[in-house]
Amino acid sequence: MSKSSSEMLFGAVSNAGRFRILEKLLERPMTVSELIGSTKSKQTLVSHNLKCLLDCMIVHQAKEGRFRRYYIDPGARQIIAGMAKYMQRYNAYLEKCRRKG
Amino acid sequence: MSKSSSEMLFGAVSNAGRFRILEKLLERPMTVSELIGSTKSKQTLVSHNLKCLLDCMIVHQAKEGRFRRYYIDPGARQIIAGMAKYMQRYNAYLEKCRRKG
DNA sequence: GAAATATATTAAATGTTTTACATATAAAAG
DNA sequence: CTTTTATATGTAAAACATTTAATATATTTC
Repeated sequence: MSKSSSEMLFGAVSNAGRFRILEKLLERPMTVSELIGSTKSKQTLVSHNLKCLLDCMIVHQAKEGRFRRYYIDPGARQIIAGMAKYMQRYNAYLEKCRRKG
Repeated sequence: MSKSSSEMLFGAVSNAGRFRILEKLLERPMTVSELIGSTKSKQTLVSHNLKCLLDCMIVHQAKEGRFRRYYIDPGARQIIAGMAKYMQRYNAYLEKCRRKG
């Protein structure tokens, strides 16, 4: 059976590389090269990850000469920003629990 | 390497069965039996899925005799509710795009 | 138009998740 | 104390995702 929308959306976001891309794109739209630099991953992997985010329409692209600039879907921006914000608290919470054991 | 917090959280939520469990638990705390009934999945699968949600601390459990009642972590509730709400719009959006082709 | 740059695509290798089945445990009822 | 009910756990096969290397395409520059 084909994937449900929650599987598509959260499946896309559940990969650390893609999540880092989204965090960057929350700041501003970026080209692939900029994302390669700022996430320190290989070109091919960034392209694959962007394809996945495009396919589930979390991001879109705009051609600019030989570059392609990616930006977050306006409708998705709020929830992605909410996730990114929650992750900071959650991360701190997990760390605290790990220290306790 | 061990998983980042975004991988834990969104990995947990990216499974359709677990997402359905969370939607149910947003309404009210429920026992495993209630969740089996309301999500129409097998006991063993519901237990495995609850274990996953417990491990990443999205839900907690309370013993009640031979039952166990599960509830959403108070700190996680808001973001989970936001996700569930966004999914409705997103789902409609995906459907529209699919109809267009 | 050849070389350089930016990005995408395909295919294969590797790694992870999901689900099911079998079985275990714990509380309650008989 | 045996049976029933509620839930959990170990394990393994199948399904799926991730990453890489190799190669392709498109745009710009020389």
